[in-house]
Amino acid sequence: MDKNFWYLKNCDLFERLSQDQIAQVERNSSVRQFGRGNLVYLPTESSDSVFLLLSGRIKLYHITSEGKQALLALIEPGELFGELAILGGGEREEYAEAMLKSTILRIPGPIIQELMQQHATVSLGVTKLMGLRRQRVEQRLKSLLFRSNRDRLTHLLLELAEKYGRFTSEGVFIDIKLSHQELASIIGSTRETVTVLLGELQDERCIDIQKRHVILRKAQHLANSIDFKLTPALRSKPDQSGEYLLRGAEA
Amino acid sequence: MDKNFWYLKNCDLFERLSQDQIAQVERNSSVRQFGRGNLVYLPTESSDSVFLLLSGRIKLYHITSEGKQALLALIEPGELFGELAILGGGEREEYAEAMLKSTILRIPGPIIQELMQQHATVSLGVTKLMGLRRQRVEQRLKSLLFRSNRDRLTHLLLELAEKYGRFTSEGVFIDIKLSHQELASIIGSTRETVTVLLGELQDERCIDIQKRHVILRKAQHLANSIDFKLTPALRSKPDQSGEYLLRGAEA
DNA sequence: TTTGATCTGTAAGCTACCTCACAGATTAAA
DNA sequence: TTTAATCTGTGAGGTAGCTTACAGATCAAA
Repeated sequence: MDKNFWYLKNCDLFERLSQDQIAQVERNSSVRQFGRGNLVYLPTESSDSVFLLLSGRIKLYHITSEGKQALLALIEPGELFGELAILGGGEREEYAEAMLKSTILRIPGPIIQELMQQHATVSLGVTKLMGLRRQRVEQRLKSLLFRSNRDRLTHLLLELAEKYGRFTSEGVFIDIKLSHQELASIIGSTRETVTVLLGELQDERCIDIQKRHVILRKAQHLANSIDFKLTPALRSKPDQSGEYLLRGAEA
Repeated sequence: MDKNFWYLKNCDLFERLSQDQIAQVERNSSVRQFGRGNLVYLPTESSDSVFLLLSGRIKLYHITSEGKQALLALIEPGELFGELAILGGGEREEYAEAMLKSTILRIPGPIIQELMQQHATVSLGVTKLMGLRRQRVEQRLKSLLFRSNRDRLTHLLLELAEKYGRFTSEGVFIDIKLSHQELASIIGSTRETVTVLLGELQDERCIDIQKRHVILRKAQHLANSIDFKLTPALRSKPDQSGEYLLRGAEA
């Protein structure tokens, strides 16, 4: 098969497709590059395509009326985004911005729709994708309602650990660089508050920060404090090699 | 066709099915009644079925570690719920409780899955359902991040107006009875705060409360204050007859 | 290496909101 | 109709977290 399009095979959603079908997606899709900080799309843009991230990292966010950024999701390679278009949707409602240099495959909505019609597995795959994302958002909603900023931040760090965590001798190293401002925009707080809270967590030896990376020293303890169900992977002792934990890739 | 199963025809998801297919769903499903306050399912229950609400009203909620109720969704007749089961899911994560006397059709997960395999429209329907719910949750997430309780409450009232609103000479009458406690559990606040805020809105002549029903007197004004896009239906003058607005039923 | 830009740390002051406490109003049950 | 249960209204007191303001650190570009 065409070596340029290995990524379609790599994506869960498409791996079961035939050569012909992959070829058809290829023919109608286009690859583009985006530098750090570039916008892939913005709100009010009409949504006639879906995107597949091939490499890099994308953040989806919303800007509130007071100009604050509300971070909705982080997209990793192999994940689909902008999938509202599949529902024949109208306008997009958020910004999609490259956090790193990224390459993206743009797939026209009708192509996906046709595939869904023909291939039950694709259809089911998309449904699962939607369902999982919804579960995730609902999870986040619950973690925001009634909780203090400290607990929200703790919750967030644990989620990040599950997605980007890697064991080291010192604890779970979270392999993604997010500024305090970005963390705040996820939990709905302010930059200053996040700075203070991270300071507190450090004083309590729950976490450690090195070169702007967070390391969880007492993951289990943090999880207990907010009634968070730690995945088995994170429960194990930090005596493993430096292997990455399973990422929560969904697409 | 069997008159007992008119409701399957009434549900968007199934209306396109053939007689045979409907009959098959019938055979494998069961109808049950629930009184006000009864639980349809609870968390940790394994989820092997999907539910279709035939009449009544269901609320889905989560209980936080401190025992507070976080309301996740209100389900109206014709809507599907507990649809996590479709994803072959594990345990349920929330409570489903009847707010009114309700009748419910319980459909085994495998039956739905089979239908999705065979019928592209069902598959697409479920995908849309998931997508719409996700959009709704995301919307709610945005409305919670960074906003004051007053703005959250305003936002909530406008959403309720879109779903349960009916025009009267005095404004948009919201035809659902929710206690202050319930309102609080949706916006993540306390009962007392909601009481006070509703009082303020009344003093400002933005709303009116009669027999524990809210009436929006200045829907447009409220919408402007929080940058909410009012649907055309709610924008029109309150000079119509007492017709219900279109409900946001989705299933 | 210098410069500018973007991050991080800290602190004072203020206010929205939570907690607790109680009283009166409504609704449901007996 | 009486009684019990559940809602609604209000107020005092405390605090988490926002705002504003500034200084030093770290990073990217030239």
